[in-house]
Amino acid sequence: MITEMELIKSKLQKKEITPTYIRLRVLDYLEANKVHPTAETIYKALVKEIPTISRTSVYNTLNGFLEKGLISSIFITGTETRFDSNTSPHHHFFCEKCGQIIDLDIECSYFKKGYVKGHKIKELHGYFKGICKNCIKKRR
Amino acid sequence: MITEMELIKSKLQKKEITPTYIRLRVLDYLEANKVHPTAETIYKALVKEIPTISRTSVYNTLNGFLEKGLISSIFITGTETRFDSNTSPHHHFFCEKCGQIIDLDIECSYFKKGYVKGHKIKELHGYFKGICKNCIKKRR
DNA sequence: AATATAAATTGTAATGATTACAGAAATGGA
DNA sequence: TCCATTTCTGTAATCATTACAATTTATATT
Ligand SMILES: [Mn+2]
Ligand SMILES: [Mn+2]
Ligand SMILES: [Zn+2]
Ligand SMILES: [Zn+2]
Repeated sequence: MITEMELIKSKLQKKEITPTYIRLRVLDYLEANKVHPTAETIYKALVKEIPTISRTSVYNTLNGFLEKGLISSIFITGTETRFDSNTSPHHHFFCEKCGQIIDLDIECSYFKKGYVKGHKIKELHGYFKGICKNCIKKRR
Repeated sequence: MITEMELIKSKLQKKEITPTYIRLRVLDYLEANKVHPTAETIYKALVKEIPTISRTSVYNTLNGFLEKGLISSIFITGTETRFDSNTSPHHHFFCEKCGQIIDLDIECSYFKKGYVKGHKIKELHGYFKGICKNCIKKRR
């Protein structure tokens, strides 16, 4: 049987990233916490168990992952970048009440075609802002 | 007949914004330059004709306009906010070659319905990244 | 194992867009 | 003209992110 960490390790190796301890832990965090965390959130969580880890390493690691296409990033709140271990193009929903960023499994005909109004599409960046299902329920 | 500036003035008044000279000029700039400029771009352009204008005033003015719903803002390039005098929800195309941000007149069925997967939609934020029509033509 | 070399990590300083804030200037009514 | 209010300016502060040099760790070679 394959352990959790061995799976993470093979994902790094598949993208030709040397699987160092920090890289394993950062990717593991992203896979285990699919809430689109910030670099700071990841740092704060990891520094509890790896007291010597530096913020810079978290940033460097995340940027390395981005370059290799192992993760993706989104900018929604207006202040900080958020990271996502899901690299397949997908939409998000940002709840203005609870601050949650929810993955949306919806499709986009333009993206599927690869072109919009003559422009060649490479990336899709889409999110809706509003009030999430849960917060609607709470408010009545 | 109504002059250009009188039209701008009435747009401010309609949103209950005192039409000061700076506000008139900032809104006029946005209406005349529909290329989604940054605060810095607007400042650099205006300071040529209004040497006493401050960067802070440009920022304050733009933030005031945003609060009143007179303009909208988008975050695409990853570094700076861009401003748009068009407040109706619309998509954008960001060309990775020439850096242009192009308005897209396309529709979104989810936004029209007002809901996605049970979440209430208030705002639409969508852009595609790729190579624009013009840059495709140039490259061959 | 010891050494040399390269890669990874750290800590601090710098960057750059944006905001905070206090003082100066302009505006408008009494 | 005087006073109160709003607007505008200039500078300092903020905060996420990056640059960079120094240190540590890993890898290859003798
Ligand atoms: Mn996601
Ligand atoms: Mn636009
Ligand atoms: Zn919510
Ligand atoms: Zn282009």
